[in-house]
Amino acid sequence: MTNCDQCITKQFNSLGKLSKKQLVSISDHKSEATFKKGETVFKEGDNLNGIFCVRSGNVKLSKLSSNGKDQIVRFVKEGELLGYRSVISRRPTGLTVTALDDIRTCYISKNKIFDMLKSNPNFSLDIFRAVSYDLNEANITLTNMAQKTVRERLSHTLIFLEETFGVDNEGNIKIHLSREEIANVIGTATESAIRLLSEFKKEEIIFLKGKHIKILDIRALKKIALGF
Amino acid sequence: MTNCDQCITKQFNSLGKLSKKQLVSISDHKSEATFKKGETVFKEGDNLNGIFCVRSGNVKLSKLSSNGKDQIVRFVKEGELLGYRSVISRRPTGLTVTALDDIRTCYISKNKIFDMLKSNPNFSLDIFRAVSYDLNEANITLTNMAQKTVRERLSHTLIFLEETFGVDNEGNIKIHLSREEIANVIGTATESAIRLLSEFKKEEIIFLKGKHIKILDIRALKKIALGF
DNA sequence: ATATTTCTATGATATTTATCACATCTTTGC
DNA sequence: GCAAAGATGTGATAAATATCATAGAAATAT
Repeated sequence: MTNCDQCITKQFNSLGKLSKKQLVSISDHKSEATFKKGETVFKEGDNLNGIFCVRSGNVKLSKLSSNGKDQIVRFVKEGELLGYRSVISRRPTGLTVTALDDIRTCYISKNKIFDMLKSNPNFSLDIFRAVSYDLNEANITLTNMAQKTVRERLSHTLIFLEETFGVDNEGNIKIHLSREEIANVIGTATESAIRLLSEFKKEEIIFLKGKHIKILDIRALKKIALGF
Repeated sequence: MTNCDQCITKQFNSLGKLSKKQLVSISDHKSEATFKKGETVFKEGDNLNGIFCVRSGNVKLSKLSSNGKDQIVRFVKEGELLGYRSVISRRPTGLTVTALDDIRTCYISKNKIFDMLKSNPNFSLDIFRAVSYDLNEANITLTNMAQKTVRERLSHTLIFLEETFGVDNEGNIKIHLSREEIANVIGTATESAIRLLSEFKKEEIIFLKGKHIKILDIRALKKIALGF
């Protein structure tokens, strides 16, 4: 059984605000779970009894629209927490979490979280900040969705993916999404996403081979994303 | 000077979780401010030193897009708080708040808020729930923006406005937005919003006279909003 | 190894939405 | 009351995007 006190991922989330003693207490009560690529961690509408800490791998958070299409709302990577909004506000989750690769998670029960919230104001404040941060990001994304064209949103998304997940030693963005998933991030038809990616390739703004994407001309992308 | 303890609006926000003693303490330290229709309460990027409680009137929360257009992200009405996200997470606000009619507000300083957060867990939890609620709503709106057509979003918005602000004794929605503001809610060109409203009028789905809007066929609107 | 399914790509076309241009109606200030 | 400014309405057209159809490429199963 791994020990939260020694887990490096805690520095990326609110658990880092806990005392050594509190971390040990959590370690003793947590459980671990792995999910294979494509598996669902939890589903929109679920009532959660604890939060997940992503120890390795990446996940997508999505919402089903009334037209039957998934909208990918955001990504969460290694080191971040999942489900705290739902657990603390005692409401069903609004988002479905799906593994983008094989992932390892730790699961901390509701009771433990409420213990920590009561006894550690720094932890409470940090969790509050996390939700606030998410809200601000959601408002930015909402505005982009409402005001930008699909082409602008695709540019923005490619830049975001590179910044968020980094690049491998060949310069390819270190996350592999299907064309459909890319379409579900920017909110367009899969064919439109494919077509625009092909255009970017033809214009030598990106390199494209299967799911490997490499940004060749970041300045051009940034210009497009801003609407020029 | 008004007294928070006797203010009916507190039942609509987290201040309702405070004790009588705490409310009196807030009353003694708050200030009051009024804003005329169209005036700005605070602006995107401002560092806030306190939160506002809307005592009467309605406001819009908006965000400037890189194309120069405002996106209206949400509305806040009488009885709700403004700026708590920014104050508690000690970050600049992400949204601009503008009065939609002549409004009265109370202003409570940062220090008082932090005192209450420290001493009253019910208040902290309720504030957390408020941000969580906003986040969930933002995710829903984001998904609608990404997945629905302008026509669908307009239908959805009209239903939302009626549910949120109610109707007067003639059945008109009790908020008066310009066509440009309606366009800025749904994220489209002003002309497109005008055109679609005219179509709904012609189809006898709504009654339309200047800024007075009355929903005539709610079933039809709901059908359109869902994409049928 | 091959069959089957899923994913990616692209053309043709329809639909939606934005843009520009201009007319009319309303409000506001004097 | 009237002029000016701003808001609303509508047509014509262009641009963006969705949809449908189909084919080839890649992944997966047996």
